[in-house]
Amino acid sequence: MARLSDIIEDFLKGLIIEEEGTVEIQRNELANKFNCVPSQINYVISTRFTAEKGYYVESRRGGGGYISIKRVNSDSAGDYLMHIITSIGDRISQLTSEVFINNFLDYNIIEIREAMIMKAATSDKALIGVPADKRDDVRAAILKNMLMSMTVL
Amino acid sequence: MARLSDIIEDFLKGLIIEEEGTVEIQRNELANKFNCVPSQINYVISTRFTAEKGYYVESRRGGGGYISIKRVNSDSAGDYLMHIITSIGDRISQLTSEVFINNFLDYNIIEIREAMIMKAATSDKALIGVPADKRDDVRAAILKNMLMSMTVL
DNA sequence: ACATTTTGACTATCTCTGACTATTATTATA
DNA sequence: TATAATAATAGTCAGAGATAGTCAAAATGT
Repeated sequence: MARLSDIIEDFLKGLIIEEEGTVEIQRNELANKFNCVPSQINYVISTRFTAEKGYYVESRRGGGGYISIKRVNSDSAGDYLMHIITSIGDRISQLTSEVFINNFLDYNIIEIREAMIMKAATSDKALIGVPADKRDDVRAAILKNMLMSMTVL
Repeated sequence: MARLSDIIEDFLKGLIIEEEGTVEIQRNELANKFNCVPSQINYVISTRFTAEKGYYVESRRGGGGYISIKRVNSDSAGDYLMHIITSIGDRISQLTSEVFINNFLDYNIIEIREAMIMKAATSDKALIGVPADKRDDVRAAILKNMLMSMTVL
């Protein structure tokens, strides 16, 4: 466990926990802190903070450049979503659905545009072609499906 | 750390919101305010206020010269969407729907997460509760509804 | 032996700067 | 008044500076 990469990994994960899910660093600065070449930071990120492991990485070069790492699933947001998904029964009304969606917005799990899409997809207007007695069933399925897609990214 | 360009960008966007869609500045004055060379203003404008991002820029040199930036209510995207919406018939298969959604992604009209939500909402999996012979009708209605919601924001 | 980690040379991208150019308005002059 | 000179702006572009990315070789670990 004396590997530098592991140490850097732990350091970043610690920051991510502190910052509640996200961290932004400067590659050179971090390399300097750990006395290694900058490209080692890339190595750590590409081996430890992959999408499969639930991280989303963004970066920018040039003056004021940065690397940001976000923890996407597994934890908080993903767990919360999975919890919600299982708590949604087999049927849901348009109103209840909107309440849920507004909650996701409040919890910063989705963006405003994403919320609008979800509401549009689960509105009675969109489901007009579904027999009224089946509508809430279909709505629940659509909502759950959309939420499931959010647990991945 | 925060790039000057970003700071100037935010400043201008703030003004645009205040002034409800348009702002007029003098290049030298603004450069002076942010302690940079005037050409940096051009840099900010050419990288952040492009037509693709929904802005229309006009300017004039000479005494009393100015640069004006207008938020051109991304009607281009909105128009394109409306056009697509009307071109979608009353029925659409999951595959065709995905092709459309991928196109929106390519045209930068929606984000990757938004695309995922849309695909989830229009998948056969989500519409399992809809009688097979009605499924493509419902899918078309849902897709159109989601797209409509994108035209306003 | 094979896999993983570390390193560094080279590349790519973004930002900032300044010298030079272009355009428009104003003032002076014929 | 028409024209020329001057002042006041904005535009362009290439180079310098500041970061981050890539990839393969060397080192190290198992």
